[in-house]
Amino acid sequence: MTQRINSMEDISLTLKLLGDKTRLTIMKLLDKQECCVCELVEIFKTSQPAISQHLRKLKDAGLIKENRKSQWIFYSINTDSRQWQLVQELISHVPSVDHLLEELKVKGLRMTCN
Amino acid sequence: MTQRINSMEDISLTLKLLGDKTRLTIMKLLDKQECCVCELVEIFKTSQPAISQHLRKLKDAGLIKENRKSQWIFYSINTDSRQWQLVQELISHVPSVDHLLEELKVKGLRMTCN
DNA sequence: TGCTTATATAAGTACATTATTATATAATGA
DNA sequence: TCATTATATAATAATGTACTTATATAAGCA
Repeated sequence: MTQRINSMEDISLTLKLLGDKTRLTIMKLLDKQECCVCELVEIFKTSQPAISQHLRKLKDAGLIKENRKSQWIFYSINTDSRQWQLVQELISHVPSVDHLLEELKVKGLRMTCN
Repeated sequence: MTQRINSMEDISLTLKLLGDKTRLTIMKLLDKQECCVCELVEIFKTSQPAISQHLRKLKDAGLIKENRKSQWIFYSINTDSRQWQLVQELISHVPSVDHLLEELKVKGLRMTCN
């Protein structure tokens, strides 16, 4: 695949956004499967507004998209983003987060948001 | 080349550092050739302490190294860094900065730091 | 409709980051 | 040795970021 060149502004914004551990982990998680807000709140053990604010930044930058399913809003990678190729390369360097999804499953909280 | 996996901390620190336009541009410049502080001050049209502080952060993270040549200190990419493969991929997405080095040359300021 | 659950937004606060100004260090050369 | 040039460091001010708490919105259900 040939290299897609974006502007310095777009690239530095993307790197700044993923330079935060929470957001980097969110992108790695979403690379595996879409997640709703309450799943992420559980995984990061932080407040719901904190997660919502991280998601908003990622969405504003076009890196993720949302999809409401009844009362839940699921977030997923926006693979149409001009930054997606770069993001994909980045997160391939990040250690696996499968254990986080596994813990969620064990607790019976995966995909369901009871 | 196989993928080198670093810790979440190391990766997010690297992305945070390169999430700044000045530092991202510095890394792209150094990927072409080593530069001394006064060349970078000229290129970025900012204060010398501002550049020194950016260089220090990059050096503290192990991304660049310094090499004194008489009164000048030249900075270059530390290709021994555990992050080098990641950094190399990142900066391959960044638009060329050749024009910046060319301008410097035209002004007679390249490599010499009169 | 009113209650509950999921999520977003707003306001405020604490902390981090980046630049500036002033000063220190280090090398060179008269 | 003294003056000059290159660079680093310290202190400070301005700005940005990420959290918290409180509140608003929106969907589902009794």
